[in-house]
Formats: sequence, C-alpha cells, structure tokens
Amino acid sequence: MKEGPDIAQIGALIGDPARANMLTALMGGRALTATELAGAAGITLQTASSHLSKLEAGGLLAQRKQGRHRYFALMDDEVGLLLEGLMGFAANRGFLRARPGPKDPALRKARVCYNHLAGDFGVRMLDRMVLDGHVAIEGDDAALTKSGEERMRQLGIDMDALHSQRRPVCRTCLDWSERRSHLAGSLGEALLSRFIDEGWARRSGESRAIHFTPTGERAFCDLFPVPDRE
Amino acid sequence: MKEGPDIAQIGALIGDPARANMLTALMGGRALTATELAGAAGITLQTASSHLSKLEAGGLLAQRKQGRHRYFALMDDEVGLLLEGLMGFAANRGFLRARPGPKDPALRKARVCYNHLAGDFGVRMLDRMVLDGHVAIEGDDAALTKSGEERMRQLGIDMDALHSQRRPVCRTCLDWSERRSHLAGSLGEALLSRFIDEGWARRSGESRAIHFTPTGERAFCDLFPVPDRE
DNA sequence: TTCATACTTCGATGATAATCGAAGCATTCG
DNA sequence: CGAATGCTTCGATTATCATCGAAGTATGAA
Repeated sequence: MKEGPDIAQIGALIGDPARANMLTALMGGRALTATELAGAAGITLQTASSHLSKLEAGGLLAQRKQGRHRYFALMDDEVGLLLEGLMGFAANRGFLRARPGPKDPALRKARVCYNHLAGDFGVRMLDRMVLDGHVAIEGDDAALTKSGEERMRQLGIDMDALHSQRRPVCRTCLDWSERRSHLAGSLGEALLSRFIDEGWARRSGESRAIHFTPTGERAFCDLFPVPDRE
Repeated sequence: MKEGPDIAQIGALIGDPARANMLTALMGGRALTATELAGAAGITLQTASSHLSKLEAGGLLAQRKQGRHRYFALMDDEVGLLLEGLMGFAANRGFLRARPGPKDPALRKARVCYNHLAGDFGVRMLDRMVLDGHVAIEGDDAALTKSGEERMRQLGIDMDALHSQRRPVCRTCLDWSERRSHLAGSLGEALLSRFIDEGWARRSGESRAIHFTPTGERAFCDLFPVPDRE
C-alpha cells in the first residue's frame, strides 16, 4: 500500500449518483431531512438512510436530530469548496446532465451556490464589479480593489468582519448554467445575505432558486446594471 | 434526471483505488508508461489498460504514443488542481494511508506536487517568504508583495512571464506530509524549475522525490533559512 | 394509550465493475 | 525474418454494492 492521502475514498463517496444528488441538493446551503434527500436523489428511504450513513461516516455530512426528524448539512465550508471545485470541473469538461423537460429558468436566473448567489444574477454582479473596477481578476483569483472596498461599505457590508475571517473575501466560482464565473468567498455570502435581509430576495420553498421581488429586482439591477452592448 | 454538473462521474473515476493510485503517481508531473502505471497501482497490465482507457475517455488523462510505448499524463493543469484539492481535503480529514514499512524520508523532505515543490523544503520556502514579507497570506489565498516581486526578479524569475499567464502567480497547497501549506501557482512552478536549472536539485529516478545536491541544499537553505526558535 | 410519521435495520436480489489468464496486435531489436 | 517487448482485447470469474420489501424503533399527535 502506498503512503499519502487516499483520494479514492473521497471519490468513491461522491461517485455514486444517488449520493451525488444528495450532496448537490445540500449545496443549496440549507439543512435537509432524510426524506427530502431521498426525494432529491430519487431513491427509497431505506437506500437514502444507508447512503447518508456513509456520507456522515466519511465526514462529508453533519447530522442534527430534531424530534423524529434527522437534518443533514454539509459538514463545513471545506466540503462546500470541494464540491464547488468538482462541479466547476465537471461543467468545464462537459459532464452535464440535462432534464428532458423544459429547463428551469428560475434556477438559471438566480440560485444559491452553497452560500452565495449563482445564476445570471450572480454572474452579472461579478461582471459589473469588475467593469467598475471594484474587483480585480487575475486568472481565477479575485481581489477587491480599494474602490470596491468603499463601495461595499456603502452598501452596508461589514468589511472588517469579512477581513477578520480566515477564508478569502473574494473568490470566483464557475457558474455551470452561465459557463462564466460568479462571486464566491465571504463577500459573496455577505451580499446574498444583504439582499435577503433587505427583502429584495427570498428563497423559493425547497428549491435552490432565489426569488427576487419586483422591487428587489429593480434595486439589484440599479446596483449592477448590465453593461451596454456598444 | 436532474440538471447541472454531474460530479458522480468524476467521483466514480477517481473512486477506484487502482485509478486513484495512477492519478497520484502522475502528480509527480511527468508522463508515465502504461507498464509503470500498472506497477504504481499494483495491478496487471490488462487491468491497467482498461482503467487508463476510462481515465482517458473521462478527460482526466492524455495519451502520447512513442513506438510501442504509451505515455500518459494528466490532461492539464485543471486536473492537477482538482487532484490537489482532493488530496488536501483527504489529508485534512484523516484519509491517509500509511506504508507498513519505514516512511520515506526523501518524499517528506522534498518532492514534486504536480509542478511545484512540496515537502519540508516546500513548506519551509513558503514560511520564509511569509516571514520576510515577500508573500502575504489571507486565509488560503496567497499574494506576492512588492518586495516579494523584487526578490523573485533578483533570483532570476521572469515575473512578466508569470503575470501574463492566466493562472495565479501564488497559491497555497496543503502539504499532506507536513500538514501545512507550500507554495503552488506559476511562481511555485518557476522556482522549482529554477532550482533544477541551477543544478541545485534533480528528480530522483522514477520517484516523486526531489534530490538536492549538497551545494544546492546549502544554497537553498541560505535563501530560505529556517526561522530561529526564539 | 393508540395511531401516525420519520427513519433505521435486516436480508434477499440483482446489477455492475474489477480482476486476470489467454490470445492477439503493433513495434523494435538482433 | 524471427524473437522480444509493450500493450490491447476477449471472456470468464468473483467481489462489491445499490436496491427495496418487510419489520422494527423512536418520536409526536390525537
């Protein structure tokens, strides 16, 4: 046997379609019950129970009991990052599944990607910040500029709190539906929270879709207008 | 079926012990023959051939024929990054395999991690650059400072070439043997190349270990001295 | 207390994939 | 040209794992 990290175990955990579906469902950022995850994966409760045990034993999921309900969530941000990386890679390589029916426009428009905004709105937001010189991109890296720092404070983002965190303020994350990047990192999370706190947006039931109210959508589009075509 | 990136396919490719061993062997940064990879994975040539076909079809490996030899390498840097991420994650979660015999000190001291220096020397290099203010760490992000930029030019690193590349100049990469970070990114690759070009270091046969000559080791330690304990 | 619901465990079944011996093909060497 | 080497393909075997019906446990509601 060889020495070093055993990526086969992680790969095998993620490599089953049912488990992958459950992990993907949990990328919505919220805890889900065993029954909900069984539905998301299209398997029976018994099968789901078995899979969830494996994911928990493997350290990818954390369980929390509440009465007779068992809630599962991704263990931590590192698991979210790992899955983001795999999703981005899969999207880049063409490993994409398509639903036979009409594609879900709500998910394309705005959705949660673990803890930040993805979809058309997420991509638009990053594009505009780059265009305005608020975010500087170097390769896949992203850094908030000085003017970006001020802009975020104006929007009510607690930049001191973000800087005191261990994880990066800005990260890019490949958006599989738009095939371009949106903003991740602690700033990405903070902005999504802000939109929800402002009442501009809310989660859509159990879906990962984010629903913007008409007022909220206007406010968002005013903040992050689509660049002119010319 | 659901829409979106299919991480199960990628996970399944990596999730077989034999395939994972071959991918890990290729993280040494050089192309290997099918026979070498069979040996690295501890399986027969027939089994290896089958697995290599799958990895190639899945876009993780690229094949190059030379006479009757078939050379395989990781498809591109993105695959290297993905595997690095998985290795770092696995190491963090305790998914580590240990060889029953004595651990290989040469691999711990200095080795290749896809295209940059890992091991004690790799970690020491990053530590010293941070201590001297040449690299700034924020979370898992790393950025070269102004003084670091000048220092690297003094060492003969073509910083303009690095900046013109699409990928980040600096990245941290978790070192599973030292359990701390070493320097990855285009600068990490450039520095390793420099050490080899200077004759300070060379690859050790088929192993991933990097062998420093006595002269090279002194030069390296002069450049990146271990911080005093006080 | 009984009934309903959420979930786990057991055991059987079936599908999938890894494995390797044998045979074959392609390339190189003597 | 024949032998050797690197590698692929074929087919049989075996192991592994996902699946679900049935039964059981824990919790909450009536």
